[in-house]
Amino acid sequence: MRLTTKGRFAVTAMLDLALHGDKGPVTLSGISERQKISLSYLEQLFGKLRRRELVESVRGPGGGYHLARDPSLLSVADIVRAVEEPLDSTQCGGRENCLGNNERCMTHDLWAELNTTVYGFLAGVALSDLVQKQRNKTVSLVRGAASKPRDTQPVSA
Amino acid sequence: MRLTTKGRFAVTAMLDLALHGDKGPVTLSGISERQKISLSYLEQLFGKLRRRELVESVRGPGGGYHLARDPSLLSVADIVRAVEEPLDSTQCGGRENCLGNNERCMTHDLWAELNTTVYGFLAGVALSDLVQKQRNKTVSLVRGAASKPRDTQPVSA
DNA sequence: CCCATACTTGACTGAATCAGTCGGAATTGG
DNA sequence: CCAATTCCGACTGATTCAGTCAAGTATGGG
Repeated sequence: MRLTTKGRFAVTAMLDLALHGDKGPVTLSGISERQKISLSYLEQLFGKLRRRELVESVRGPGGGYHLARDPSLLSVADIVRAVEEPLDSTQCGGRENCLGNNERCMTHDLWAELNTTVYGFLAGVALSDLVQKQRNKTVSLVRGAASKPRDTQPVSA
Repeated sequence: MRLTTKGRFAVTAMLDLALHGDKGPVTLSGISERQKISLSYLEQLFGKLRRRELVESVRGPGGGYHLARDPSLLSVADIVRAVEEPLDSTQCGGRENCLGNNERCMTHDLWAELNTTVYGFLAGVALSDLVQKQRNKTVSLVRGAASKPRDTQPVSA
């Protein structure tokens, strides 16, 4: 799973959508202003989000986007996967026999495990968690250096 | 921390180095043949690995590269960080005040936590672990996933 | 001293992705 | 109809990836 600012933008936008979605559809221009993300770029991202059925659109005046499911059923991993390019293993795309022999490129298992680790973390954070955290941000969330992973769901890749 | 095949190549090459380094320096052309990585590309990667002092070079005939430290003190995270571009947070590079206000872009903590998660996993796997796994490749996977981060370098990602 | 071996360095390339733009559609409430 | 809004595709400049090429420099062996 690749990780760039693209996915970050998408999550930020989805969070904005969740925060402001209680009064009908949310326009992209609204998100654009609040989150300082280019409107045209948002259009691109929401095209993907819509095709992956994470959001639904309402056209015409008064239209906009709203979440397709309850935010507790939308994980950050879902969002990132929807917009980000996959980045697989170059050679040996999942199968063994990466080199000429039967070697399966030695580090195969390592990357596979890392992938499930990252995915597990992101899948364990629901959009509703972010909403919650955002709504009561009276206190600084910054705790000590080693932040304690939030207990949302059992990490099961 | 970005993750592409570049880091994968680097780890594979370092593993090859660790596996064949018991009989003097290992040549890049040897690694190139065994691991099917372009020689010129390896030259690039080892330039970085050398500047970050993960490997040492011996010039001239019979020369090549060898590890700069014991493989138990070289984590996968070290290797990946040495060759991969950093990929920071676009706007708000660590500091608050990402948007015009005091908002610090809402998802800030999320990405910070993810980063330490990924880093923790990779820092917990030493090159010697991969060597071990490769030598008797019947043996099982990594022990408790990223439980005990191995202390190679202070975590300052 | 020569020379082949090997590292070292820097410039260069094509492809892909990122981040963003632009123009124009289609849809629909007022 | 009109304005707001989503939709769609093509386009762009910058950056990175993966790899190439062409020079170096160092050095062990003969």
